[in-house]
Amino acid sequence: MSTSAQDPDGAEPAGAAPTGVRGSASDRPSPSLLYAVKQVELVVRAHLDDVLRPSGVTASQYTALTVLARRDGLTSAELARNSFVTAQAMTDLVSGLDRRGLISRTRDPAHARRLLISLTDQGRAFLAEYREPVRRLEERMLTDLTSQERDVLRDLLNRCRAALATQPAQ
Amino acid sequence: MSTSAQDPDGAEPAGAAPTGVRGSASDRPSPSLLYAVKQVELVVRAHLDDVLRPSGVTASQYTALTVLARRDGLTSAELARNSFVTAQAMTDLVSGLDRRGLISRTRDPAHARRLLISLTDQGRAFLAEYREPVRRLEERMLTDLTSQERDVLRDLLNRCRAALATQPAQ
DNA sequence: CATATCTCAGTTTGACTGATATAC
DNA sequence: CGTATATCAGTCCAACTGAGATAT
Repeated sequence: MSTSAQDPDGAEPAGAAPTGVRGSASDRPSPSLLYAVKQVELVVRAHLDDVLRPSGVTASQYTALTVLARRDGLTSAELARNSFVTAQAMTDLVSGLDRRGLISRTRDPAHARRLLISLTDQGRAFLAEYREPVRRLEERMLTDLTSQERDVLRDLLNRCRAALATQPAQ
Repeated sequence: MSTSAQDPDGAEPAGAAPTGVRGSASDRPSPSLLYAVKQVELVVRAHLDDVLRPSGVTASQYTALTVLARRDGLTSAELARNSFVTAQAMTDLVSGLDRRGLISRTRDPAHARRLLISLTDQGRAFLAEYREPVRRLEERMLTDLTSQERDVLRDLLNRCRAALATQPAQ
């Protein structure tokens, strides 16, 4: 889909109780932070899809590539756990990247069952090509945030993720 | 999938440069904030799926219900725009909720073409049933955040969303 | 044997595009 | 007529489950 169709009458107005200034703290069910995160991710993904569409690489595949750019030589199963999808789903995703020549898989010398995934030169070229458009997208998201606020946001998100990653639901 | 399979050797350690303390600011590509948002949303959704699985309601459907709880009488098209999906996709999602009796659709008296969506008593009961488990999930995510930090996070996320919602990509 | 990885096969879900009817 | 809504139909992709081979 395109991101050009925006609802000016959004269901969650940006100005709604941003800093908890309203009266008794339980006026009515406050828009949850789970929802706020989801909304930002939704709009980011829609934009990222727009950016990546001509390439045929999905947002999930692109994300996997950026992870590999930072930590080369992961297995598909490791990538899967990190992305909260099944190993099979990640196998499919990675196969697509392999078919496009963006990654290569080589046997782990120490563990003949493991296939270590690496970016190919083509994969690195792909990331280089999209680094700037993606950086612009991030910059747009952060337009109104100061440098300090960006650091704070990163820190808070990391702490949220860490808290949820520690344990299963109950 | 279950959230119980966690990778202790995550691709993006929570402690990685949280506040930009490292040297020259361009050591190597810093983990993008787009990625940080995505990661939190991924783990939230995995947990939310676990919570909702027994009910047969998907996380997206649940989100639509919570939106309706705050703003009753939206049309499917309005919900779609707000969720960055096509009208057809939202029709499918909403049909599911209708089949389960969680929402009802009535003609807009002023626009015979529009179907206004409302929560049924059953829909409200459903939300009531899951309010507490979902609240616990959010609480777990925010365990390490002070009340002030939670407000800051909400504010920053809202500003990110607002910045991205203003314009299409180019 | 227990565990982990990878992969094949089949299925399902959820989103998409396209087309159509209708209302404003 | 142009725009918006709803919905039917078909397609496609990305995820799932299940089963099995193989390595540690």
